[in-house]
Amino acid sequence: MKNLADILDLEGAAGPPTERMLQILTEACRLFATRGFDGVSVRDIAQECGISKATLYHHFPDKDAILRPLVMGITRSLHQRVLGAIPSGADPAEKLRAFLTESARFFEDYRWAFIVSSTVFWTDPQARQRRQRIEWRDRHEALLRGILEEGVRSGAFRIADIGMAGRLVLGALNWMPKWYDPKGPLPASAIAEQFHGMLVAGLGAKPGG
Amino acid sequence: MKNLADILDLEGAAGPPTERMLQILTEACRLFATRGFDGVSVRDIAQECGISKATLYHHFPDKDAILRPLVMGITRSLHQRVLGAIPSGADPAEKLRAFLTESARFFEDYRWAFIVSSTVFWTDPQARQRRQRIEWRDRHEALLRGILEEGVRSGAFRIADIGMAGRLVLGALNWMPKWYDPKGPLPASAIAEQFHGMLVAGLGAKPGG
DNA sequence: AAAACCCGACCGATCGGTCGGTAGGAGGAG
DNA sequence: CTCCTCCTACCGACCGATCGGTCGGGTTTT
Repeated sequence: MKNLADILDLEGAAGPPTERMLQILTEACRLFATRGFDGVSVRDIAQECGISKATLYHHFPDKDAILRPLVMGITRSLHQRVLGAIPSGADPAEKLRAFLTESARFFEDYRWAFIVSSTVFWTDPQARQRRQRIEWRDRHEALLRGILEEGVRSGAFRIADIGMAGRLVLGALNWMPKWYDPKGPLPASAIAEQFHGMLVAGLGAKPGG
Repeated sequence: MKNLADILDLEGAAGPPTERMLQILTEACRLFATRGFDGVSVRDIAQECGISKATLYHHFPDKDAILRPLVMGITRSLHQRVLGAIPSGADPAEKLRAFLTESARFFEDYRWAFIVSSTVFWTDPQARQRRQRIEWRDRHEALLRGILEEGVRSGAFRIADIGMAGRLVLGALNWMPKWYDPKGPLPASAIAEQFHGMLVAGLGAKPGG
């Protein structure tokens, strides 16, 4: 797990987060990922950090303020990082590979936060910050669709429905947290590499193969 | 939504569930799916059913007893139904199509329960019933792997890693609940059909196409 | 001394769950 | 027919525990 501070979205924060704030966010993130937002009490988080609940509330105004930077930050950072990892001059298949492998690397670096973000997404009662998050997600999906469209135009891909193909790709990717074992033999990026191969070539044996 | 009673797993129940029990399970299922198990109080469920909380506890011993038949029933029924829908004599590609489309139809029939099952799966603290559910899930995954292996043997499929291919297929399928709109233009089975086409043929344009 | 950090104790609200008791239909006895 | 009993479904009120959040005051750092 890389440094969580790199991806947090502190919004109205005055400066960079303190050590204590980072500790709280890190522990809370892990707990939220394994037991869900409602399944974790503020007392649990404080205890895991070795501080009192009152102290936790000295650093964060309320429970939502712990969740927000995680979820918002992940959604934004994933898009920005994947966007930056796609080689501009490459052919579409190569771009798709970069999309998949960089997403996997990001997932590997920030696994807990990634899980929190994807599970909280649709159970979240907060409609206000929801819109902002959906904007980043839409931008991310548009990035993938752009790659696929470019492939269709260049003749590299043959796709009937771009949106459907995008959902296929994202489904395979977003389902990874449910079964991926960080102690397993393959790093996430290698798995994404395999996914890329199967997605582009298909599972069916070609006549010319 | 088909009749929920067809898929419930009542375990030690004396007879078929009463109307009231079905109502409670149906309303609870919808609430669990939209707000999560911990996000729904027993009072919420009772109110949605137009009864008092005490009455709800007359029909169910505790909150877990409402969740259990839903989650266990879905996991078991999905496998049994998909298993029964796969034509024994057909070629592997056709079997894979049946696997995908029947899964989609099941999801369409029992959408809320399907969502509850997939979200609760890994946040569930109950280890006892967890094992039984995992057995059904493993059986389901083995069914898919069997189809893929048969395809590789017959030469219909060319797959490097069966397990990885299975996760690719299940990922695309299990991610559907997150974006599928029942009021949308396409039924879930048609979407599964498209997925099947893309998965087998691949997104890349063939040389001979 | 000022500011940042920390804590024990407490708050009202809500949680899952229990209690004693009621309304009403079924059924047997007189 | 009436009377009594039993049973199921139902409810208002309540329980201890825990929830998110607050408060006044203590300690440490600058």
